[in-house]
Amino acid sequence: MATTISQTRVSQRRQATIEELLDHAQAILDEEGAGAVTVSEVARRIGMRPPSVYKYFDSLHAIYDGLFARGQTRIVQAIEYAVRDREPGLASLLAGHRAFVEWSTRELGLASLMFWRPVPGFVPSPESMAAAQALSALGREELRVAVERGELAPAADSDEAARLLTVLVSGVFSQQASNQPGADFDAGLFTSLTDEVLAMFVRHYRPTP
Amino acid sequence: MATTISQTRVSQRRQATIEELLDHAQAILDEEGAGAVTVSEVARRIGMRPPSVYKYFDSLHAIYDGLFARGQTRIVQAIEYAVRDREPGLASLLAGHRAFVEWSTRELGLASLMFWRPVPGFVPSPESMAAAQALSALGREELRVAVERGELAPAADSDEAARLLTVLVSGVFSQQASNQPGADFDAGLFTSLTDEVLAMFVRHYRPTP
DNA sequence: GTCTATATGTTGATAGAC
DNA sequence: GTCTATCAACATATAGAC
Repeated sequence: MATTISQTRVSQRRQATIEELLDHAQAILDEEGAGAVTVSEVARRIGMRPPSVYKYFDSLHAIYDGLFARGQTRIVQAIEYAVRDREPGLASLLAGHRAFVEWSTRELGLASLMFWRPVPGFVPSPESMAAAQALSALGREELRVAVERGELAPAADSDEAARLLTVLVSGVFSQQASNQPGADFDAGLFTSLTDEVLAMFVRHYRPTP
Repeated sequence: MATTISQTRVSQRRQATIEELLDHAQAILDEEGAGAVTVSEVARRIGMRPPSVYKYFDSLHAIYDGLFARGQTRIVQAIEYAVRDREPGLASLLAGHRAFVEWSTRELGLASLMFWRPVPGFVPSPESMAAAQALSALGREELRVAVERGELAPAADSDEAARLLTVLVSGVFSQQASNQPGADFDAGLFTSLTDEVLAMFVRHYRPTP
């Protein structure tokens, strides 16, 4: 029994170290881009020797995967928070996608790792991808509800419409990130188009009265 | 005089070698991503020793810049070709932006270098960026003409509308490139939305009769 | 212009002492 | 879990012979 408690403590400590390593990896990602994240640099920042890092991550790719998973978790949280007291359907759909752009603008490093492919050869693990799919399923479900409630035309209850929405929000993110990376959501030349872009989508799928 | 002719021949040969080196660099970019382009690998492929490459490019960054400039030149050519026998205004605007997506989908390597920022520390030179600005000026001008011809509402003659268009096409490109990189334009889950997205834009700026 | 040779630095990853 | 030591590989870049 004492062993179990002790193991729990150890594993909590271990998890905390993992998160701290990811904090440093994310800082590098933000400051110098994905290509600058290396085992050595992460070790340097946390004050370990490189071999020690391998006790926590099997490889450099595992660190990327940890960052990818962290991004997925966080953006889902951001969206859930934004949607928390909205009606299901169109209101949630718009609030959620707006939150998507807001979060991505704030977390440029993680977002670029998730929505671009800046690291040659890095493919997220199936576990990390599962969260990504859950996210898109969420948007898909809100489309269904919005149509059910008569807020959007029937054609909006489709995978195509869902893809169209991701095109819009990732387009805003991409242009903002590559042309004016410093700006925040309200001041950004492209992020400030978010509501207009979403309005375009709504008009495109306006229900016939 | 003989000297001048000889120098011209030499400089032509030199330019040909530069293009050949860029061909190999682009092949690496396409096959393994931007991070895999190195002076050594380019040298290996063309059959030179690495130091010889420095006679043609001052640094690795200069090779990236050459690729960036090549991409700008080629996409402008692709767009001009697509627009060659269209009426100025809306028809050209749509054909041009469609060509933008088609070219980017075909040239994933160059496009990702131009529209994402995959190389830490690499910033295109002012000369290379000039071509990029010329490209956006071209789209801006077509918007002006389209409004002049009454094909779009006056609000479309604005920098905001121009940015909105870039958001749309770069969104299509980004989603296609990161989620289904192999597919070609017609089969792509996202590129096949190009016309629909452009139709959304036209509807958004439909002139009042 | 191309080469050999070299300086100098980096990386990812492993073996094994403590 | 952390370290030292080390590997093998690779990189950018320069000096100088031919």
